[in-house]
Amino acid sequence: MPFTERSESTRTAIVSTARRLFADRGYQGTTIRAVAAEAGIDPSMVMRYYGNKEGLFAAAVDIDLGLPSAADLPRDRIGEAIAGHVLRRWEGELADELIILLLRSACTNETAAEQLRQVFQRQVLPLVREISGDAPDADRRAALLGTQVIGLAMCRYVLRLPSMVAMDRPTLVASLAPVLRHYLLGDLDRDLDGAPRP
Amino acid sequence: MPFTERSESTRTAIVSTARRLFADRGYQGTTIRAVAAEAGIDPSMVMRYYGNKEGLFAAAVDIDLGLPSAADLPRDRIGEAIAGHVLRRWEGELADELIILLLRSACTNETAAEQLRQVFQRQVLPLVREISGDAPDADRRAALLGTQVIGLAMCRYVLRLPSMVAMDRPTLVASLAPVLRHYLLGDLDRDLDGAPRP
DNA sequence: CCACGGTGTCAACCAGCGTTGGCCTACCCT
DNA sequence: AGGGTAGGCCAACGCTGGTTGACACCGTGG
Repeated sequence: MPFTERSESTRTAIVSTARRLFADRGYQGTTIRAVAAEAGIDPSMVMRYYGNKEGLFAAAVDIDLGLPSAADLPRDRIGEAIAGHVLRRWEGELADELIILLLRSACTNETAAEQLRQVFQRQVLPLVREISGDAPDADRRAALLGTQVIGLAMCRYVLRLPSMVAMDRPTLVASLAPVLRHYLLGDLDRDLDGAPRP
Repeated sequence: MPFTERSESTRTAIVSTARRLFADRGYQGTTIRAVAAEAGIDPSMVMRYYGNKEGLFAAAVDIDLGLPSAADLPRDRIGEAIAGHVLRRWEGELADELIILLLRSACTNETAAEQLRQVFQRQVLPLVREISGDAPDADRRAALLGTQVIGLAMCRYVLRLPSMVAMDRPTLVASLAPVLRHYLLGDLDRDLDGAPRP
């Protein structure tokens, strides 16, 4: 292997191992020593390349949800589209354990929590604004959508509630789609099953 | 202070401090030394009374959601009732930071995750079964309800998404009630805003 | 060929952690 | 009154983790 490329290869070995361990064990549960050991290199290399543990974490967690733009979403099946995208991103073809890692870590690590807030602010909120046609309650809609999606991730991937793990993907998409659609486009002051509020 | 009561008072001092710190910093982020220091006693007392850190955690996290029975819930406003109960339990009159603590800790601590699964299994699932009249899809309904409620807790109390923190309680109840009602009693294969699925 | 810069290793430091055992002290019981 | 017991504190151990610095290695460029 050429000399100049060796650095790059160990860099990626470190960061990809770090992603896995952070995802498995959270921020505090992951040790630099463990990352180095599993990557087959010395702990001091981690320090050299990433400065400190926070630096490694920041390098490992660089999230792009890869959300489509509003124009590419079928308006009449928007719930299915969002739910499908989300699940593809977590357990399907585009699977990226980074997002779950970030969620896990954000529970006990303020840096991670802030990073997650940024992801929401910069990627989710704009999309919801676009979808809802810059409705004045777009913030509220985005927040509600966030609760449902994050709750799904928590129950299925982090807590692994048996009832949640047992559901297959299509059923999940079908179950969540109406709610997501409701949060995005529905009448928030009306019942979801057709009956108007008293 | 009488001799025999002194023990009890430091016991409760320890465990209540532990609750707060665990809630703030998670399992690994909380140190016995810190608990002892904030409680104004010696770390070794914690060991004497609770054996070890796991024991302290178990003592600190003993959750009773205090869910009402199905008979006491108004069927036509079941969503509002559940949402209201949940929020009262977290930030209202019955506020109990233990639940949030457990949720936070469960992200990185398998013991806590298991405990949370038990809470779901033993307290949430039976109620949902009762409400849904032992419907065959009660598990699915309970799981979906779980995602929404846990997602709410995560976004509002753990991640503190600004859009979520900003909403007042009545608005929150009104926004969530239709979805909760839908998961409990609605037609899961039908859109929430009145339009039947194609 | 040989110095130089970047790659990698080794050993150690230092702080913080959970945990332990010994000790003092204050109370209760006889 | 006095001995036993339980509450409480102190100092220390062993360990692990992040971090550091010195040193060996290897290509490349002069």
